[in-house]
Amino acid sequence: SAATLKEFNKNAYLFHQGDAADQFCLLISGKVKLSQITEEGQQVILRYLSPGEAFAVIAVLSNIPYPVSASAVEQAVILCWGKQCMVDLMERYPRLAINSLSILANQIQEFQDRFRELATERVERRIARSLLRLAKQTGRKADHGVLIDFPLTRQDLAEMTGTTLYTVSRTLSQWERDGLVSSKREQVTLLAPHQLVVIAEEMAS
Amino acid sequence: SAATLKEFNKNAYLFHQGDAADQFCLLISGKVKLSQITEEGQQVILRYLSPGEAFAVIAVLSNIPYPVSASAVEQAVILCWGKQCMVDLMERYPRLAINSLSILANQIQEFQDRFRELATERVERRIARSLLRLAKQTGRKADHGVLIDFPLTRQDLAEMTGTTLYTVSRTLSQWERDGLVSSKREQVTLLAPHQLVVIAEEMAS
DNA sequence: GGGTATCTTTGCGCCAGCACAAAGAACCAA
DNA sequence: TTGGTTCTTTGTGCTGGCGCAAAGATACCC
Repeated sequence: SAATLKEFNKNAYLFHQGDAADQFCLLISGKVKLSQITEEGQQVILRYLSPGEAFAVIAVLSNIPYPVSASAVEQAVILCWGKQCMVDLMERYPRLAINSLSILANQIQEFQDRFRELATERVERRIARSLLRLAKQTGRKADHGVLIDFPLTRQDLAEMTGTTLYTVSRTLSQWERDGLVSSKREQVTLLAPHQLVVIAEEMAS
Repeated sequence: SAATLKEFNKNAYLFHQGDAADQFCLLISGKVKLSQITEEGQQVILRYLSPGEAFAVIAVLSNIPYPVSASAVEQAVILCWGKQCMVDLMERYPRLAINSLSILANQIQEFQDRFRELATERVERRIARSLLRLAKQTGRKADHGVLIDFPLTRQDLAEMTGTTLYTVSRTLSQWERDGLVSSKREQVTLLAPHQLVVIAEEMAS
């Protein structure tokens, strides 16, 4: 309707943390990464978005700047609505607001879970969980396993799980030796997902 | 309107993680703690609620059980609406849904921030931040400082910051020696909040 | 094709914070 | 007051995972 279509190249930023929030966005195709940067320059990856997911709902409603940065992990197309336009639509069609509520509710829950994981679990488990989550969101059947289908560095995984790229690298190397995963540069394939589930869930912390 | 009033004693549970979510709640007086428990039995404190805050918005809209437990930290009074009732109200008064959206949006932001902190910062900083956050939410002017005005154990602080009660105890002891805080059993007073801010924000990690 | 930038692996030393233990302090109930 | 419970402090030893460094691997660009 009153939306505009935009396209972004790989690695381009859709917006930066701190920018004025005036657009509400829906990802049409491609893949987008939401991240936050600390004052010290450390990056943390909050989530990856797949086509069909809305984002920046957050900032549009409260009158605050975008609290996160969004960048295209691969060529991406998004649909944008102006801020006021969205509010008008919601007043007209309450169902829209209610649905958005349940989306946000799910996101909160996801963050609560990840917060708990980060607070209580060992690195290895967190990495396993992250891989499984990614595979579920964007996994593609490949020969002998599930391929995580976008460029994903060790550094990225570290920033998702609150550890260092060294530790991620070591862990993946070990898992590769054990036949649980197969990994190339910026790419991971899960060969034995159920084994990873065991690591992610086993009682022994 | 169609709401019911309930009262809970100190330490009583309003609901448990996993219970069917059929009530939407507003805290009238007292203090409520939201927590999650891992399969291993470790508890994590997600947040403390002050009077005026709504909760359980989350579960009512998505058809899932409560993802957290809520317990009264001190004598508490809450107001509850049935699930369907709330949805009806929102359809009638979209503004209600939109406002709820912005509340949830803020909560997401808070979780994102805490997630980033937990992922990137040292224990000492996280404890300082938590104390400051609590003081801001529920601080009361006391002689020579700001008193955090509800029973708060070292264990509680540990569960908020993702560390152990031992580390919290040592840290507070040190701060007490330095004159930054004054603490008794289940009680903390910030004597020099600005000093804590320095710890919470200083560049040197 | 060759040079450069980026990503990955691995060795090594080290320390922040954990785990356990044990004693002390504050509160409560009868 | 006494005994029990819960909360707090502090000592000690240990280790998971960090931080650096340096070499190898892969992709990209002119």
